[in-house]
Amino acid sequence: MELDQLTECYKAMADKTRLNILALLRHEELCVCELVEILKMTQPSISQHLRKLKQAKLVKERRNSQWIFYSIDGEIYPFIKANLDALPDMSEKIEQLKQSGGKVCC
Amino acid sequence: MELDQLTECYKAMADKTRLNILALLRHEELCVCELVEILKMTQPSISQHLRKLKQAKLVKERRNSQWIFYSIDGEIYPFIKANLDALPDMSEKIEQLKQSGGKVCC
DNA sequence: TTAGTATATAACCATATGTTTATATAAAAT
DNA sequence: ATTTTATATAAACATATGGTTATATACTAA
Repeated sequence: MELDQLTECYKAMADKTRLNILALLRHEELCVCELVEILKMTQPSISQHLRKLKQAKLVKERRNSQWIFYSIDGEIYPFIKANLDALPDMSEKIEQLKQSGGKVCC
Repeated sequence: MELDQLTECYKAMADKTRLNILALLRHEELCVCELVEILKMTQPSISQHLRKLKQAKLVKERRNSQWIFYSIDGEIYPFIKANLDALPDMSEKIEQLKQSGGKVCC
C-alpha cells in the first residue's frame, strides 16, 4: 500500500482513546453520546476522535434521525482484522451501558 | 493485548520515516549509516526514529564492532506479519545502495 | 595514547496533537 | 416557529513530536 495511506491509518490508531473506541465498536455500532458515557469524556473530544478515525477510513457513520451511529470500516486495509483482534474485549463496558439504561439511546 | 502496549506500537508506526525504515528492514538488517544514506536524512534523526521503534519492540539491534545492525522484531504483536506485508517493496532502494558501493559498510 | 568512525543523547525550536469551552448545525418535539 | 437534543466545528492552550545542531559515548586503527 501507499505509505501515506498507511501513515494516516497508524496515526489514527496511535491514541488510547481511539483504540478504545475501535475496541467498543467491534462489539456493535454506537452513537456519539453512548461513547461519551462509556469513556467519560466530553462530547467534542469524542467527536474529534471519531473524525480522525473516519478520515482514515477506519470507521463509517450512519445517520438515524438525531443520532449518528458509528461502526467499524477499515476494509481498505488488508491487515485490519488481525489488528482489531488484538484489541481488548470491552463487552463488560457495553453491558454496563445497557444496564444503566442508556442504550438506544441517550 | 494491553491498550498501552498497543498504543506505543501504533505511535511508533505513525510516522512515514519509521514505516520506511520498517519496509527496508523487511528485506535485510541494516546499520544506521546505511539507513542515513538510503533515506537521505541526518544521522541523529534516524537514530531517534530507531530508538522509538526499539522501545516499541518493533526492531532489535545487534552490535558488530563499530556498527549496530537493526532488524525487524515485533514478535510480541500477533498482527505484525500482516502489517509488514502491507508495506511497499523497497528492494530497489536496497539495490541502489549496494551498487553505490555503500553496502557493508559505510 | 591519540585520531577516526559509528552511533547515541541533549538542547533547542517549529509544528502537530488532544483537550476544553463556546458556538454552530441538524433533526425532533412541542 | 420555538425549544430541545445530538453532533460538529472553531478558538485557545498545553503538551507531544520530529528535525537540527552540538556534544558525548563506544569501538577501531594507528
